[in-house]
Amino acid sequence: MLEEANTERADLPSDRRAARTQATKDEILEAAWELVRKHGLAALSLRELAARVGMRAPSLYQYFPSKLAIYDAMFGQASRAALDAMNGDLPADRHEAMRTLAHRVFGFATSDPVRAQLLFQRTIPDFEPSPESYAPSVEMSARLGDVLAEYGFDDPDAADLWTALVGGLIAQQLANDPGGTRWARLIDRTADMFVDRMGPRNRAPRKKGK
Amino acid sequence: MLEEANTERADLPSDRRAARTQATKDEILEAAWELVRKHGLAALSLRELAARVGMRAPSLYQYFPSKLAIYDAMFGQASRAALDAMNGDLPADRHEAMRTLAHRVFGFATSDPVRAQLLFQRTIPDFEPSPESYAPSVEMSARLGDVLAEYGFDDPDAADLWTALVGGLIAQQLANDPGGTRWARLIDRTADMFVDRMGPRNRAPRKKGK
DNA sequence: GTCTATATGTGGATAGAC
DNA sequence: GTCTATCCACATATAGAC
Repeated sequence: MLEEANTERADLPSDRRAARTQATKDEILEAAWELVRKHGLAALSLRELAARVGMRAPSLYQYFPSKLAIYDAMFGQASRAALDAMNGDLPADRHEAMRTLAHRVFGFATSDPVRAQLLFQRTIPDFEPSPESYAPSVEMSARLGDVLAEYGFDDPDAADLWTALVGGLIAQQLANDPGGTRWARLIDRTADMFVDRMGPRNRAPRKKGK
Repeated sequence: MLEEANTERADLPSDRRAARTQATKDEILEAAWELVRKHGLAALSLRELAARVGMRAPSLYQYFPSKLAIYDAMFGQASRAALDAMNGDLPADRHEAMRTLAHRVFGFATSDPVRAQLLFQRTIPDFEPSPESYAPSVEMSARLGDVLAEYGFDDPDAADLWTALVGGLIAQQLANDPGGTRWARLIDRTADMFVDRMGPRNRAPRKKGK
């Protein structure tokens, strides 16, 4: 009964090994981000990735079971970063709050286009994020719902309209003026437009006729 | 490739050959659309494409110099189709006109997701549309500017805001509810919101404070 | 335990036979 | 104009060296 179980105290070799394995995985992911930023999201090559961390391609399979698993881990990192970027206190004023929120999401997305592409577009064949990697995105949706409710946006379509507005600004900025400010300048006006249309006082004002 | 300008007389063998070549190119492109609709835009395989038109892969190079050239020809077809979809008379009423325009673009984009992906997202590594294939898209932008001016939207940001709004609705619909109507239902409200905010009477009404 | 060597299958692309 | 044969890069899987 005195055999040393491998799953006990800290400082056991197995724990150190796990930590080292995790460190290597992080190093691989960091190199993967550099490569996709350089060559594009779909152009990730395992050979080139392995070379960048001083390995041969097959050795990567000791850390990730497939190329799609690497994309999934990257998705998880991006998803968590998006959630972090969205968090933080918001001004009490409704207009200022939604402006601030829009700027946070816009800034996060445009600061790293390939990360945004991985998160918000489904462009890699056969890739679908695992539930674990997707969880922060789900929490983001819930967070948005909380914020909208807190500021009095009780229209059930408010969240969908908001994501369309902010996502539209981001997509146009990335596609047609990467690195510029052509759509960034429209953030405040768009947020105000949303608040004025969907806010508690001015619910659903439509055109006069009809 | 618009090499149909052989500048000779009609009915010459070279013309008949050119016509037949063009017919084969069209057949290849039609098969390519079927494949990308089936397997995804990035998963187009020349071998499978050739088999679908009764050839071997190398024979495709008699009609297109590369795989990217096939994507480019597809982009040209999609671009022309988008321009056609946008055309047509519009109601005199400003609200109705912008609603109609939004529905046309939205319907075009959501009716064929891979076509929209090829047109509006830059997802294929190293692919950039040629000036010839891109020309209809340029004309579309000009057309939008004409329409906005005609209906009195003289704010220089009106076109950029409009593309962001409509593009945002389309992107969300395709990404999060393909085949559904979750964002389609928001088109009229979004168009009205745009008109009320950017129209001649109500230019740039911002929040009261500040 | 960690990596390399090797093998398989698929991809785009080219050369040359017919 | 289409084919066969081939090349090179790729992801992937397995066996075995250390």
